[in-house]
Amino acid sequence: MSKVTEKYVLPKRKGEASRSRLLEAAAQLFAERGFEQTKISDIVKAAGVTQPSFYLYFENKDAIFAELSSQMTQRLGELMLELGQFQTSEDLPQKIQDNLCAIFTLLNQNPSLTRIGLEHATQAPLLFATMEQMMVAQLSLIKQQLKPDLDLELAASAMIGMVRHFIQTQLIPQKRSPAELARFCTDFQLFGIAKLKL
Amino acid sequence: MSKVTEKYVLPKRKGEASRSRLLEAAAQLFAERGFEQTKISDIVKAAGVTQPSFYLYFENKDAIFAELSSQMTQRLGELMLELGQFQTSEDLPQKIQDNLCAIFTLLNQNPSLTRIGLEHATQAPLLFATMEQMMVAQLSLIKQQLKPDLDLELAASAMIGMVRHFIQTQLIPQKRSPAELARFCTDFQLFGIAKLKL
Amino acid sequence: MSKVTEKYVLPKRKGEASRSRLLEAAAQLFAERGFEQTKISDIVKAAGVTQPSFYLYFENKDAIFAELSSQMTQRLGELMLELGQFQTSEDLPQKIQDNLCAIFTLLNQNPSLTRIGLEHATQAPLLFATMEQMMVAQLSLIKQQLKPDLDLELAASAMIGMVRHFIQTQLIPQKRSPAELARFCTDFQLFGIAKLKL
Amino acid sequence: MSKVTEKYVLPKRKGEASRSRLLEAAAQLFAERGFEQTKISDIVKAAGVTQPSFYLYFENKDAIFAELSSQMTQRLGELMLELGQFQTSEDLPQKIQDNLCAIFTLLNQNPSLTRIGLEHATQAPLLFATMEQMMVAQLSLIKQQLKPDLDLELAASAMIGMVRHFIQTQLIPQKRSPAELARFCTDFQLFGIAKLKL
DNA sequence: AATGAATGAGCATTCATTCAT
DNA sequence: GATGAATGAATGCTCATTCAT
Repeated sequence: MSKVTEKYVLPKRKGEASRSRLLEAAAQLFAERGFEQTKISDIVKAAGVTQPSFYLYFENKDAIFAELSSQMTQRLGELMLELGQFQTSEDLPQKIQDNLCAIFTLLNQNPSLTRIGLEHATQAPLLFATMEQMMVAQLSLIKQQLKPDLDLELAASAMIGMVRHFIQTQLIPQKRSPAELARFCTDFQLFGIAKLKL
Repeated sequence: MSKVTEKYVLPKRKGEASRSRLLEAAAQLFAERGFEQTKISDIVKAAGVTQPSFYLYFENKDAIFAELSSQMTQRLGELMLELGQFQTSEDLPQKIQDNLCAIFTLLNQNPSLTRIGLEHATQAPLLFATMEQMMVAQLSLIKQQLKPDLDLELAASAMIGMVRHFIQTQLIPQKRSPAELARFCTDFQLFGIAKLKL
Repeated sequence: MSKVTEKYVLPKRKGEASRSRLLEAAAQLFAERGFEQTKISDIVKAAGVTQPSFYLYFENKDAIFAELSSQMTQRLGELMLELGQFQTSEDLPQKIQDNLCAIFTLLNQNPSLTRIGLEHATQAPLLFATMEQMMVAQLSLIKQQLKPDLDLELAASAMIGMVRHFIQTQLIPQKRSPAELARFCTDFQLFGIAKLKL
Repeated sequence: MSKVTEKYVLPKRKGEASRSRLLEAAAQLFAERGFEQTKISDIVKAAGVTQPSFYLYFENKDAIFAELSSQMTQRLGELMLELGQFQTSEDLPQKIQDNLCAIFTLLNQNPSLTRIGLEHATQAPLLFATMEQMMVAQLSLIKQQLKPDLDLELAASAMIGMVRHFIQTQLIPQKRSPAELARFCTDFQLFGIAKLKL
């Protein structure tokens, strides 16, 4: 029945479109309300499809949540690998700031996904733990530029905590820009808030 | 029949005991699993009472959760008032460290309550926001001892984030003691991690 | 331990007082809300006794309701026997009116009991049926003073229906007095509302 | 594929059928036992569907009861409007009789609905009150054909009470036909039961 | 005579998930 | 690819009733 003159159909099949709409709707709802409070019926309503259609694309509620959770986590993981490692020779503060800025920028791109991954996902604590370990490794590399008696583990943990809190209270509510946050973080971490070092 | 020497029994009636057991059981379960995942049937099973008994002591599931949430929040609020305000004349670092130590110590007393209040309670974000405002006020008082261009809001936020993360990842898992954490926090916040300020 | 000087106790034992208070409270609540909507906890609260005390005086919820239901039904039955039967010789309209007035007066004495017996009691339909049968018997006695083709059963039913509705909508809300209602009923039943019989 | 000659199938989808069965089952059960005594589990059992299916069609127990209550009330209200008003010129007794017959006939069509609306619905008293007011208005129009000292309010109340009682004790148990009841009512109301007016 | 405490049995409602079409 | 209809399995909560004191 389709004639040649008919506009050659969307590259994304109709099914793909439905799947995307479901993901989008779910992302927003999960971010706003969390996993338990989000009902499948809400998701499909927001996506404009019927309930059984949901199961055409996702095995169950867990599956779609897992897919969303991992989206962000994965990108973040990739980014962290890209960022490479500190080198003694480099301009340390600038490097740290650049890295943080890249991370904040990434997370800023999809706030819903960020909230899901960092606030609601069960593996969030694991993610932070992993990041802390990476951070410890990084700090070890530049140990001689740090205070001699510094507890690296606590330092890493403190930095992650700070960043995490900034994401939730500054970045997601769009109060501050990635660059601004990155700059502040770097300075705070390296030199603290006191006027003079006595 | 009762002899003078007999230790006068606990005035706690049997009902009070049941209520306490319910609170304890609920605290642990809410802390471990969160609100939705904790079923009343679990709570009463853990407390060793029947389901209708629950409703003898609490209006509903929300009520017992609210009671637990506020227990910690309230104590924390009271403590913060007690701690008073920074004074220019004092030994600043010591004062900060003492305050933090008091807070960590309090939260360390009942980990379940702490988790509920800080991780699961809906008002947790509000609590942190309030703490940030108090912190901004404190910092203003000692502004001349801080870096001239310091963004007080971000500084407060960073400090709260750090403390919050320490509570979850160091204090509750009993990895570090309140004193240790307080000392580290103080030093980190005031002077950062870099060896020298160039 | 009780001394002679002690005031010799209330003629009604304390227990009797509690029982009465329970009956009173129950009467009012049953009348207002009906059987199902009235909780034992409401009754005891209104009566100022504890829940187990209720079971000291009544076997269960059904029992107290039955007692209240029968109170009114019984008195009504006794009255109807007293009123005796129509006699041809008497002044018929006056006799009917007197009887009705006696009934309305009795029911007017305890509105709660009346409502329970007539609106909420399960046997209410039976009560009305019995009254209808008695009424048919009465009417038979004065058959020659009635229209020749009158359907006695329907006539009795109509009269009971009228009386019943008056009790609910006029007597209990205290809109009209027993005497007024009795007079109207009599006239209406005997002669209808039309100006002339053509 | 469908041929023109094929009778175009009932537009009633399967869901509509379930909904109807639920309504029917509920109507009967509510009529027999009243609201409280009727459990959703009874309704669905009688309708041959599962419990969650109930909530596919009705928000809750109240909703289905309200729907049933209003069905009858609404039809009755419409009928009463249709019946129009008494006119002096008409054959009054006949007109009254016709109107009553129409009402009895309507109510006779669905006894369950009638019982629900008149016996169990909370608004039943209101319904009767409304009908009484309408009746007072009607009687006012033909005042000159009535006894001069007639209390219109009581007369209307008496008539409604009679009709109401007939519905419950004669019509619903199918003891008398609508026509029979209408005829009796008319005669009774207009002229009473006495042989002669003295 | 009275009560603090407790409970068995039940009920309305919800939600993720599936089947037949 | 899509859907109208249906459901198994819970879950929070209520209420009449009883036990031990």
